[in-house]
Amino acid sequence: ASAPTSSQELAIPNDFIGCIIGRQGSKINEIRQVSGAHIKIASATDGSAMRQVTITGSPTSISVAQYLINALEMAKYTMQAASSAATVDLNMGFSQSTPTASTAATSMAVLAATTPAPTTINVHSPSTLSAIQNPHYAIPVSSLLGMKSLPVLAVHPAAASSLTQGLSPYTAKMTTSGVKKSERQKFAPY
DNA sequence: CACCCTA
Repeated sequence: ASAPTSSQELAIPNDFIGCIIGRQGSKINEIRQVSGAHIKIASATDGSAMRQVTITGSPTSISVAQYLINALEMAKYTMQAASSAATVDLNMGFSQSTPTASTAATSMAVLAATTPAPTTINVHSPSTLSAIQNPHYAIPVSSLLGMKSLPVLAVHPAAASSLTQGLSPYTAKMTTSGVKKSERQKFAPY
């Protein structure tokens, strides 16, 4: 108990758990490594189409893990919304959640870009840790749900400018229709 | 579209 670890549990629908785990667990393992948190996904809950996910680690690790999971979840949610956009249109506020999703996905790339090694994300890299575990901002879980802009973006103005370039084609394509297949791969770079 | 990992 030398490390200030805590734990957080959240329920993920069965439809989303596949996206979060990824093929052969590639995505969840990536999340485990980049967040430094222990993530346990229980077997399918009988009766409720939910998988119990337990995240254990430092508060920061938990925040990062939850952020990544939320980003993937939101990406899938946006995709499903686009499928049934003919019925629900954008009145549910997806016009706001959509750019947030792209920001979240790109933030992962920012975290990855912070590491010197392009192949695998090294959690023990000092540069990565200083970026994630900066004591100046403790990421409250509540802000993750309301994700407006990630503090990381404020710390990396250069990265933010490159983000703007990457977001431009997104905004251009978000014309209520025509959002179907190729876009979702950009949402899930893992 | 599904992806099923690790304790």
